[in-house]
Amino acid sequence: YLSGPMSKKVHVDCVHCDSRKDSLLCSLSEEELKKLGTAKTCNTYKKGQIIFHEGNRPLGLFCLQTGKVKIYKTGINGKEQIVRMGKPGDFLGYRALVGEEFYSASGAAIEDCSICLIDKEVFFSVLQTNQELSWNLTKFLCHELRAAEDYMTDMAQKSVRERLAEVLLILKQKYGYDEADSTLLNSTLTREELASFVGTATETLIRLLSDMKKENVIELQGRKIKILNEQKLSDIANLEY
Amino acid sequence: YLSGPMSKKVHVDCVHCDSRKDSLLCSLSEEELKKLGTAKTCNTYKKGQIIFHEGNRPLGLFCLQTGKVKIYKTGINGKEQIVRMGKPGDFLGYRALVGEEFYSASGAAIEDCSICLIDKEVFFSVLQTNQELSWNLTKFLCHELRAAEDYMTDMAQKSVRERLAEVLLILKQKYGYDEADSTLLNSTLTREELASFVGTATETLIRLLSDMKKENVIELQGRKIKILNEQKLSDIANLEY
DNA sequence: CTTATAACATGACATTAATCATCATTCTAT
DNA sequence: ATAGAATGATGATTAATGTCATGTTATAAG
Repeated sequence: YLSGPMSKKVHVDCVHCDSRKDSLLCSLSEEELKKLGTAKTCNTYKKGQIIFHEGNRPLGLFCLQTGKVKIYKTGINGKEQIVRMGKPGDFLGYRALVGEEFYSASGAAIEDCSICLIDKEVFFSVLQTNQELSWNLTKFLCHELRAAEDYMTDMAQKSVRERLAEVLLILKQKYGYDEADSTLLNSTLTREELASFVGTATETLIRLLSDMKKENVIELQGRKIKILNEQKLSDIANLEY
Repeated sequence: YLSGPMSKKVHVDCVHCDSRKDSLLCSLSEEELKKLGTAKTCNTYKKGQIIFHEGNRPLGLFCLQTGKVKIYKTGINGKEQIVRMGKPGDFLGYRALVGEEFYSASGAAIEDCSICLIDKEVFFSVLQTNQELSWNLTKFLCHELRAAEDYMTDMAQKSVRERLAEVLLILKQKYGYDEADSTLLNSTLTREELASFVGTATETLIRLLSDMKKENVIELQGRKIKILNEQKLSDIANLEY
C-alpha cells in the first residue's frame, strides 16, 4: 500500500454503493452508474484534512461515502463560518461545479472520511442525458436556497441562544443519535466549530451551553452533547412563528 | 376600463418585451416566447401591494416588467427580513415554483409595477423542451445560493455598520444612480425597509446613516440617499478579505 | 390646502454579546 | 508516559446594538 497524506482505497462501484441509495443519484440506471464509475477516484481523508479549498476550480463532484464533513466560508480575519454539514450520501462542491464558478467555500473532514470524486465531464454528460437527474438537481438547489434564506433570516433576527438551539436540532436531524444512547448527539464538533456554525464567539457559545446544561435541556460529556429535552430545545429555538 | 384593486393592462407580447432581453428568457425562440405569451396575464400593482404571499401555492412565474419589488420573509413577531430586491427583467417566485413548494417568502411592490404571470404548466413545458433555458436556470440558482451563503456569512460576522455599507452598494449595483444626478441612489426604500434588509432595528439604522452623513460618505435627501464616496463605502463594507 | 398618518430622528437606558485574561482540561505526537 | 498544544471553561470588562420614549418632519388622502 501507498503511504502519504492520502491513501487510495479500492472500493465497491457506484452500483452497489450504500451511500448512493438516498442521494440525488438514486434514480440513475445501472449503465449510467457504471459510466460514472469509470471516471471516479476514491480517497480517504483523515480528520481535519481539507477536501476542497475556497477559490479553487472544481474538477468534479465529491460524493461522501462515509464520515462527516463541514462546508465553511472564510470571513473576516480568517474567521470561519460553517454554512452546511455533510453526511454519507451527500454531494460536496456541487454549487461551484454546477454554477461553473470557483469554490466559494471550503470542505474539510471532521472525522475520517471516504469520498469519491466523479469526473466533471462525465458527470455533466450524464446530467445532460438524464432529465430526471437534471430536474432533481434543480429542485435540490431550490431547497438549499430556501434553507439558506431561512437561516439568513434567523441570523438576522434571532439571538445567539435561539440559534444555538436551532443548530443542535439541525445536527440531530442530520446525524441522529448514538445507537447505544438514544439522547447522545452523533456529532463531534468542537466548541469552536459549533460557534462558527451558530455564528458567535467561542466563549459565548460555551457559556450558553453551560446555561442549557443548568436548565437540564442538555448534558455535556466532553465534546459530546446529550439532548435531554428536545421539546424545550425546540421552544428555545423559536422554530414556529 | 376596469376599476378595482388591480387594473388589467393590455401590453406588448414577450417577443418585444424590453425587460426580457437581459433575463433568463433571453435565449428563447420566437415560437417559445409566443407559447409563453398565450398563457400569461399581466397586471399592474400599486406601491405597497403584495404580489405573492408566504405560504401560498405558486401558480406561475412572475416576470417583473417595470418597477421595483422586495422579496421578504416574515420572522419572529412578524418582523420582516428582506432577502432580495427585484428590478425589471427579474423573475419572482421562481424558487417555490421550481422547487415545487409553497412560497417561503412574500413579494411586494415598493413602487408601482407591471408584472406578468406566466402559467406554471406552460413554463414547465417550455423548460422541459429547452435545454439551454433549463441549464441557465440551474446555473442561476447556483449563483443565488452563493449570494445567500455569502450574505449569511456577513450576517454572522459583520457589524451592522459594515452590512449597511454593503446593502447600499448592493442597491447601487441593482438599481444604479439617478439619470439626472450621478450620485443619487435609485432606490426609495424606507428606513424601516432598509433596516429589514440590513437586519437591524430601524433606530440603529437611522443612527448609522447619520454617522455616515457626518463622515461625508453619504448625503440624505429625505428618503433618497446620495453616495458621495463610493470607495470609502466599499472600505467600510469590508468586501475584500 | 390641510389634516391625519406614517416615517424619520434622537436621547436615555437596558441588554446582549464580544473581547481580554486566566486557568483547567483534554488530546496528540513523540 | 509525558510534554506541548489545542480545547474548554469562567470572570471582568467593554463595545455594540436593541428598546422605549418623545418630538419632528414628510407623505398621502380627502
